[in-house]
Amino acid sequence: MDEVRQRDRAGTRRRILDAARKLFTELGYDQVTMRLISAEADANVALINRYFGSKRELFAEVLAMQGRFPGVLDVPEEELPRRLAEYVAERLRSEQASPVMAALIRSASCSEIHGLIRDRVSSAILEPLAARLPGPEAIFQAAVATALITGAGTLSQLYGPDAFDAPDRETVIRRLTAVFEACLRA
Amino acid sequence: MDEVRQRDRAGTRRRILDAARKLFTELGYDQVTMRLISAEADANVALINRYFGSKRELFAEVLAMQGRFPGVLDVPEEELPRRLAEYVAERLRSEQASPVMAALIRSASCSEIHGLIRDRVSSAILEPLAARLPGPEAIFQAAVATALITGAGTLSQLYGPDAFDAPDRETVIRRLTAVFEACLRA
DNA sequence: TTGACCAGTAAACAAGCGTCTACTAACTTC
DNA sequence: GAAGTTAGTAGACGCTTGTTTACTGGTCAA
Repeated sequence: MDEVRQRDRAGTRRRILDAARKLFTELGYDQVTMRLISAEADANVALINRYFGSKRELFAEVLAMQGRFPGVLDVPEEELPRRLAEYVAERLRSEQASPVMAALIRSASCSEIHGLIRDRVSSAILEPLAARLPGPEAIFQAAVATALITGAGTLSQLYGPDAFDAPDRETVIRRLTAVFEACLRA
Repeated sequence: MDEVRQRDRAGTRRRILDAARKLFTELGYDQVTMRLISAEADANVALINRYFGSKRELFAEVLAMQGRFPGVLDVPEEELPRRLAEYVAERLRSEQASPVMAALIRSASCSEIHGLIRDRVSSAILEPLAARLPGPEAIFQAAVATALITGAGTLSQLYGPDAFDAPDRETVIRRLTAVFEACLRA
């Protein structure tokens, strides 16, 4: 009993970061407590502030380590609507499809990190998507698509997986593709 | 000094309810504290629990007093997409277009009221909208439209009014109408 | 006028939060 | 092997939260 713990600065830091990423993704910023993170990471609470400064800075680092809307936008232009549709369909089907956006959606109500969230949404989705669209309404079109994506996340969280007695997957994707085409069409 | 307050049970109750509705709408469930409500209502904190039981029950009563997606769905079927588009356009333009959904969107992350929110979204938007659509995919189509509506609310809250250098209002509504048509089309 | 009732009040309650300080003990360096 | 550095720990700090208790004092029927 009373095992002596190894001293491993880098490892402990990473455990904390991983635990924070997992919990923020599942629960959102203000539902996650420092003690919850420390328990999940099996590390002392004080170490979180020692290594990351504050809860807010830890959250910022979690955001920074996320890829930017991973891979979804990296397809030829004509496949973009279907690619987005597949992404949203996946988010509607499984409760926890993509950790990238989940933390953002569930944390938007907390004014403490309002700026962090906004910057992240801009740089991860809104701007790269708008950059791929021609014409002066690109930003607005990208915003509509982003609204659909985040809204799907919200509904998915609210109702759980497979809540809408969805038809087969291909029908779902076909419908969503049509909607995204309407968003992105010049 | 030390004005003696009138005894007015019904009036005080209504002041609290109005203050709660305003604050929940602006800030969301967990950003609103009992003391904030009591200050806004100019009533003692203890009276809130006396009249409503708990914060949660007060929130439930605020939800119950809201009309169900006021008037938006009460148009002929062919005007429905444009009507929804106008609604979303209004939400994107002014930060606080509709108080009905705002509280819901900003409160979805709080598990304490998860059930309340879900029931409210179902009865206020999802089900009445689905009821107006034909075919076996009505629920799913309504869900996509709902996702767009709530997502627009989230983005509006995140970026503030007029954030997307939107074209003129008519163009915005035309684009959104096309998207909703893609959602609702058989 | 008196006494029951009850709207309104102030203060405290326990629990939870993020953060910080004082300390222990394991490594490293000379 | 002694000294210094530092990872890890335990616990308290100050604050905020929703909720509750004990009390004050108007109101109104008898």
